[in-house]
Amino acid sequence: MNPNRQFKNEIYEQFSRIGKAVSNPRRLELLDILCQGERTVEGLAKETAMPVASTSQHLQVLKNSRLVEQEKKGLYVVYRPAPMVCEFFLSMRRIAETRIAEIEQIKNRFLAGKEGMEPMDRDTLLRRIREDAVTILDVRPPEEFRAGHIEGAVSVPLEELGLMLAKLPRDQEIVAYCRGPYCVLSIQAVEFLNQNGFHALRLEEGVQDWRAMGLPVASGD
Amino acid sequence: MNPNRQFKNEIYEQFSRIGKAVSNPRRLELLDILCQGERTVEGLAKETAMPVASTSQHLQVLKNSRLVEQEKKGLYVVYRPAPMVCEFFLSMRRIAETRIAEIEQIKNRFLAGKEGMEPMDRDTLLRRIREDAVTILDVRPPEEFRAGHIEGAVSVPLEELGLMLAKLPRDQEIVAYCRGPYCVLSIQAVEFLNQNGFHALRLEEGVQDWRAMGLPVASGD
DNA sequence: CTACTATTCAACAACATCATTGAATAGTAG
DNA sequence: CTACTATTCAATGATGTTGTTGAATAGTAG
Repeated sequence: MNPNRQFKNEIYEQFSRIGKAVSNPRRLELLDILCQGERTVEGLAKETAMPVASTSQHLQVLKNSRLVEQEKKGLYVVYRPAPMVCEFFLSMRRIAETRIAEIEQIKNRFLAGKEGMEPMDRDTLLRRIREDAVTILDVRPPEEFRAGHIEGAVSVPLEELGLMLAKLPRDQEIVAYCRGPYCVLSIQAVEFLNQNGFHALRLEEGVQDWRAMGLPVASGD
Repeated sequence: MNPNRQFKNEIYEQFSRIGKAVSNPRRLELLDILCQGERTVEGLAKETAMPVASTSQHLQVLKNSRLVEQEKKGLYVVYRPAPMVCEFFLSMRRIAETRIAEIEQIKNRFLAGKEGMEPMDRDTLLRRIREDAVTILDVRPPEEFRAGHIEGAVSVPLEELGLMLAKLPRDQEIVAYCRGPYCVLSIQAVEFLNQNGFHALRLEEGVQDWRAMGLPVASGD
C-alpha cells in the first residue's frame, strides 16, 4: 500500500480509539459521573445500576483509550478522568444539546407534570447572590461536593434533605443544583422542597458548566 | 423501569450518537478534511481513496448524528461540518496526541529517513514573520486556501510546486504548511524543496490550530 | 425524450461490540 | 493460614457495524 495512505490509516485508527470509547451510552454515563470526582468501581456500579462486572469492563475500555486513570487505594480501585477529558466530554455534550432535537424532547417529556421546574437562569442567580437573597443547595453526594462545588453553596445531599428542612429558610428563595442538566437529584430536591412549602428553584448547570463559564468554584468543606 | 433510570438511558443514548459517529477512522478522516472547507462526495472519495458508495454512507452517518450538513449545489452535493464540530474534533485530536503514545511512534516511523522534518516552532516563525525573513507556503489545494489560510501565506498547491520553483526565494527560509500534523502535503513539499536547493522547513500546525491559538487567519484570495 | 452523472440505496458476509453469567484473582483482615 | 471482598477475566449468544458490490434514483444537459 501507498505509505502515505498507510500512515493516515494508522493515525486515524488511533484517533478512533477515543471515539470508540465514547460511542457507548454506559461509558458516557460513567465519564459524566467521574467528572464530578473520582469513584470506585463499586460506587460507579451502584450509581449507574449496572452489574459490577460490566462496570469494570467499561472502565477497562475507557482506560485502554486513555480517557480515565486508575489508582489502587486500600481495598478499592479508584478511577478518575484523565486531563482534558471533562472538557472534551462537555464539548461533546454541547454539540449534542444544540444539534440533536431528541434531547430537548426527552427532557420535556420527563419534566412534564413536574411543577416549578423552569430552571433559574444564571444572571438572575448571580444578582440574587450579590443581594445575599438566596440559599444555594448542592444536593449531590458529599464526596462530590468536596471534590468541587459552587462557591457559597451548602452541601445537603438529597438523602438528608428531609432531616434538614428545619434549618432551611422559608422566607428566601432556595436554588438547588446537582451534576448538570441531565442529573435528576436537583429535580427531586426542588419537587420535595416545594411540596413542603419552600420556594425552591432548580439551577440546570453543574459545577463543570459553572467553572467553564469562569465563575467561582471551591473545593473541600 | 424506574423513570429516572429510563430518562438517563435515553439521554446518554442520544449523546452516544455523537460518539458513534466519531468511532470510525474513515469518518474521522472525512471530518478532518471537511474542517478544511466544504467538499463534494466525489472530492472526499478521491481524497480518502474510498469507493464513492462507502464515502456516501459514512457521510450519511455523520449527517444523522448532526456532525455535518449537506447542501445541493448544481450537480453536486456539498458537505460541510456543523457549527462547533471542528473545535470538537480538535479537542479529540489533542487528547489523542497527548495521551496515546502510539501516535508519536507512528509519526516517527513515518518520518524516519526523511531529512529536515523537524517542525519549525511557532515562536521562531512569528519572529521571522515580524522580521519579514520568511516565505510561508500553503501547499493545500486552492479551494482549501480560499476557505481559510494563515495570513500572509502564498497558495502553492503541491501539484504546482514544480512549476513555481523559479519564483521562490533561494536566499530566504521557506516554511510550508498544510492541514495539520498528520497531513503529508507539507512533508512532500519540504522534501522536494530541499532536494532542489532551497532552505525549507515544515510547520506542523494547520489553519485550525493557528486559529485556535488566536493567530490571524485570512480567507479568499 | 434520452443519455448521462453524482449520489444514494439494498443486501450480503465478515467482523466487532454488548450484556450477562459464573469463575478466577489478588489483596486484606482476622 | 482461612475467609472474605473488590475487582477482573473468560465465554457465550444476540445485536451492530463495516466494506463491497451492483442496482436504483433524481436531476442535468443535449
